[in-house]
Amino acid sequence: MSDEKNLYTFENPEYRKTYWHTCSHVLAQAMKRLHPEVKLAIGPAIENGFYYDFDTPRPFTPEDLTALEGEMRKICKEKLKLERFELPRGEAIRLMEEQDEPYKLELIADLPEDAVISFYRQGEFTDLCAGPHLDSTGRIKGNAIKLTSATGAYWRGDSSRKMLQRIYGVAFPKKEELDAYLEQQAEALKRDHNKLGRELEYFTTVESIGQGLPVLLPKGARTIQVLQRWVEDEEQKRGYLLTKTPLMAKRDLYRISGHWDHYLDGMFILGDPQDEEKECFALRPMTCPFQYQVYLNRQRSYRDLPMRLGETSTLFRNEDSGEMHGLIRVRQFTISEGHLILRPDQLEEEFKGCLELAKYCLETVGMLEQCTFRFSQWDPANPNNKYEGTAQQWEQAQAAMGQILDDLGVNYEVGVDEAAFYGPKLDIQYHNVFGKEDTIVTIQIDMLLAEKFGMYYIDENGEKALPYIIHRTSLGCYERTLAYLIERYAGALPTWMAPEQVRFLPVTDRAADYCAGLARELEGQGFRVEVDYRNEKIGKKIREAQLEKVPYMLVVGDRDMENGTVSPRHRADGDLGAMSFADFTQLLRGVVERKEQK
RNA sequence: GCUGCUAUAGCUCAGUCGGUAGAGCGCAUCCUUGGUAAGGAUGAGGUCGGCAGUUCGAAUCUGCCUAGCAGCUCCA
Repeated sequence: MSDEKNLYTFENPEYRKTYWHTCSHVLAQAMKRLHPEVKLAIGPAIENGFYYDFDTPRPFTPEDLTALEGEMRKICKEKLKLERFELPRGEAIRLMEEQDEPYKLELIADLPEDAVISFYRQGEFTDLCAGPHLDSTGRIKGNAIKLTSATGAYWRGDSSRKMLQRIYGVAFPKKEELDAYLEQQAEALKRDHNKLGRELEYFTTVESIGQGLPVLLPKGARTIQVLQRWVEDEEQKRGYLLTKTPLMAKRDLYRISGHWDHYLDGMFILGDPQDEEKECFALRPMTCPFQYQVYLNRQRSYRDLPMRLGETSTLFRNEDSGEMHGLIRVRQFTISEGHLILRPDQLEEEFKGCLELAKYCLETVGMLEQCTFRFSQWDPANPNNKYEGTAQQWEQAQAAMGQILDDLGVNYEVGVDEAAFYGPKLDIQYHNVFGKEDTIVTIQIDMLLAEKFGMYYIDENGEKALPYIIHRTSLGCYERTLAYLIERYAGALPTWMAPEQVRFLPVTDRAADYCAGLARELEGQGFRVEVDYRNEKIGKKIREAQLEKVPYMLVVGDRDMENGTVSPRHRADGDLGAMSFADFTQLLRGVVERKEQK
C-alpha cells in the first residue's frame, strides 16, 4: 500500500523525471500559445529539471521567460488531460506536416522502420513523444516552476547544424521546495572558484596575456607547489622514476605518435606547418612520446618491466576560444603525468596500483567521495574517424579494462565515444558548482603507441615483444584540482595545503618583536607564516584574517608575553585559549602531518 | 568555434534624456596602543576595456576587436 503511494512522490526518481518531462511539454505548449511561429525540437527531463529546444526567429529575453512562466501556470490550472496515442508512420508524418514541425519530421524519419510512433495530446497541444507523462497538467504546481535560463544549443548536439534556443527550467511539487532549491543553487555559486579564487588572490587573468592563460598569484602558486611536492614524493615511494622532458619538439615526434594528424589545430606551432623544407616545432600538448624516449634510451629486457615514469608536466593546448573556464579549462596547464611500460601479465597489478594511487590522492585532498567513475569506450561509428587500431585491438583492450574494473569492484558508468584515439580510459569525474562535470584523473590503457615508437623489449625467450602502456595521472591537472579544492572547501583549504597556515596578530606593537621571533621559529620548521604588523585593532585584524580564511590566527598581547604563551584562534573552531608556543607548534604539526581536512 | 549576456577607481557597484564622473571598501598620511569579526580624521586615485563611426558634443548610440560570464560543441 505505502509502496504504491511512494511511486507517486518526488523522491522517486522515475516520478520526478516524468513530472519534469511533462513540465517541458507545458513549456512547449505555452511557447506555441505566445509565439506560434516558433518550431519545436526536443524537450527532455534532465538531472536537475528539464529543458526544451526551440527554433525561433529571435533569441528569448528574461521577459519572455517570465511571460512563459505565467502561461505555464495557466496551463497547469486548466488541468488538461494528457492523452497518449500512436500513429502509423505515414499518418505521423502527415500530422507533423500539418503542424509544420520540421524538426519532429526529422526525428520521425530517423526512427527505425518498426518503431512505435507515439504522441501526447494536452488540450490544443500535441507533441511527438515516447513518454511517459503525468495524467494531467493539473498535477503540476504552477507557482513552483522556474525557467532558469535561455541559451543556445545545437540541433541534435551537432556543431555543424543550426543553433537553436534552449530554455532550462526546474519545478517542484511545492513552492517552498523550489525556493529552497534556488537558495541552495545561489549558495553553491558563492563557492565558484572563478570568483572566490580571484577574490582570495589565488589567480588572476590579464587581457594582454590572453585567454586561458591564468597568472597564479603567490597563494595559488604555493598551494600548487605543496601538492606537486607531495605527489612527486608519493610517486617516488611507489617506484616511479622522475623525468624532466622538453616542452616542445619537432613535428616529426608528433607525426610518429599520431597527434599531428589528430590534433594539429589544437597545438601551438612554431614555424610553418605546411613548409616541409624548414624545421617546424610545436609546444607539447601531451607528454607520452617525450617520456617514451626515456624507455627507448637503451634496449630493455622483460626484467626492466614494469617501468613507471612520473613527471610534473606542463602542457599546451590551443583550445577553442569559447572553451576556457577559470582554472578548470586553460591553454597551459601542469599535470601529474605518468606512463607505465608493462609486460601483459603485469597489466592488472599495475592498473590496480594506478587506481590506488589516484584514490589515495583524491581521498587525501578530500575529493574522492564526490567523484564518479567513467569507463570511456570507443565508438566504432564515430563520424570523425577518431579511433586508430583494429576492432580486435579495441575489443581486447576494453575487455581487459572491463575485467580489471570488475575485479577491483569499481562502480562505473560507461561513456561511449569518450575513449582516447589510442585506447580506453577509466576517467574519474568531478562536478563544479554549476554541476558541470570534468575529468580530474584518468587511467588509460594504450595498445597502439608502443608499436609506433618501436618500444620492444626482449622477453624470457629472447624474442622481441611489445609492452602495454598505461597513461595515468595521480592528481590530474594542478590548476583544475586547485579550482575544485577552492570550491570543495569554499576557499578554506585544509591547513596542510593552505598557502598561509598561521598569521600572528600582535594586539599592540609592543608584541611585534615577540611575534617576529616566534614567526621565524615556525618558518624555520617549514610552516608558512605571516605577521600582521599593521596599526589596527585586534578585532579588525581577526576579521580580515578570517575573511582571508587563514587556518590559524595567533593573537599575542601583553598577557602572552608575560606568560610565554600564544592565543590561537582557528578559522572554524574560534578561540582555542592561551597555550604555550610549544603546545601550539605540536598541535599545528599534527594537523599538517596527518593532512587533516581542517 | 556557436548563442546570449557583461566590461566605469585596486575591489564591489551607482551614473536618469547624449552635455567631460560618484559611493562604500581598499590605499597613503596623521591621531589612536586597542585582547577575539570593521576606531577616527584628512588625502591621493579614472583616456569610463581598445579602435573606428554617428553627433556641435559619446561612459551613454552604432560597428569591429579584446577580455570576462553562462550554455552548446570540443577536450590527446
